[in-house]
Amino acid sequence: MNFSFEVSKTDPTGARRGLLNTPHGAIETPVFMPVGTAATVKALTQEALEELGAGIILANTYHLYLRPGHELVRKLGGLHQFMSWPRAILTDSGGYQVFSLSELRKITDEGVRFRSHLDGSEHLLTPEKAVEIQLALGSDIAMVLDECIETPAPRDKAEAAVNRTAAWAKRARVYFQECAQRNGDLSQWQFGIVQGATFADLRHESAHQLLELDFPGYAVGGLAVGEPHEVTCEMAGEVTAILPQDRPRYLMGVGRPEQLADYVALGIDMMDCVLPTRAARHACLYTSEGRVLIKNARYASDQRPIDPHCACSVCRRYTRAYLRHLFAAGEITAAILATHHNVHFYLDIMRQIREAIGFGILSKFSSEMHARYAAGPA
RNA sequence: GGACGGGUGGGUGAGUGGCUAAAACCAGCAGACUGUAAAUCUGCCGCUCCUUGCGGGCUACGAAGGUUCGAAUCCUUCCCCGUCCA
Repeated sequence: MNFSFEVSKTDPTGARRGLLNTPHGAIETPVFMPVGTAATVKALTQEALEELGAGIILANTYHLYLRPGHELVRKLGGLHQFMSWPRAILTDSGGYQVFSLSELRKITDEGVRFRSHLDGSEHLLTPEKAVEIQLALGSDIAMVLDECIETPAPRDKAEAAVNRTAAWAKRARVYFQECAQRNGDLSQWQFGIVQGATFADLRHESAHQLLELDFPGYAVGGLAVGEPHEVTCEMAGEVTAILPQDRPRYLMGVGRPEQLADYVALGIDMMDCVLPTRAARHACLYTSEGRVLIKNARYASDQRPIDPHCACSVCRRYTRAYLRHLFAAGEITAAILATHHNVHFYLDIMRQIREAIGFGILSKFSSEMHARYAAGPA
């Protein structure tokens, strides 16, 4: 087996430092995974991602199924080869699109019927189909199809989503293992996803349902979709307390820079979020001193780098005034430079977090981050 | 010299008697963004006053006069700009 996960160190908070081995490289955890939905982290080349030190990125089942199509990707040698990315890839199942494209889909026990946002065509995504697509893509880690709902949500809706997610997880697990037996060794790990909205007992129930299926890793889903940060933490904590120590825990879709350490402190090993890349394209830059909304007039003649304490190639070379100009002019380079910086910033936070765990001082790091972000930019 | 067409808020440009401080877009200013339908979306965008309200006052559709209860809109003169003719 090409996969393994080892926890090497823990922090008094409960944070863990570890190593996730995949067929496409070893990844130090806790890790932040930049999001590359359509087989590209928007505005970054794979060369840039390698330079930034990204060890694993996300891609999306639903989007790649619609375009260019998973069979084409399979034919072209799989997603790694297709996009020329030698490191690890985790594919999300399309479960998030159940939430984000709620007006274009209908859920049944069988699966999710989507009307394509691209051309209006109808597609049925079942738990089995999601497995099949991700096997064709050849990602290192595949997520099961789940039902992600908004928070706050009424209890009966949350309960229904938990049960459907469990039923789908079971089908996905069975189908995945059938494929594994048929094809011999599959170089892919499959993760289950815990749901339960903001109800602690539902979160427990969901976690226990998934544990029966013996996944090599577990995700906490359906959080940071409307509830306050404290509730996100509370729910994540309820789940990590139950999950096995020896398997990676992935908190899906988080978070803000100052929140990352909080999640890690709850025993989370993996996170992903569109925030650094999307905010970058929208002229929001993250720095060690807080957010910089670079389009603001106050930066028009600011000769400083985006972040004076940042070592990224953008901060070493370009000024705030120049970045602001590029955004004002609508130049593509604005998105490229801003994304580069923000991804560097996120990955650097994770380096600092891993280091802090090593020294057993994560909570200090966490409160410093919150203080800086509360203060705002200089 | 003549014939048309036109001059509207920072820009482009709708509006041809009241619902118009004046559409829409751009620019400008500010904000949002958490497993990406997002290089997207939202708010403000004449000046001013306050008891901040679908509030009051003032100024404004080339200029000046006029008609009208009421004018960016109708009339007169003038000034500009464009196209064509001589």
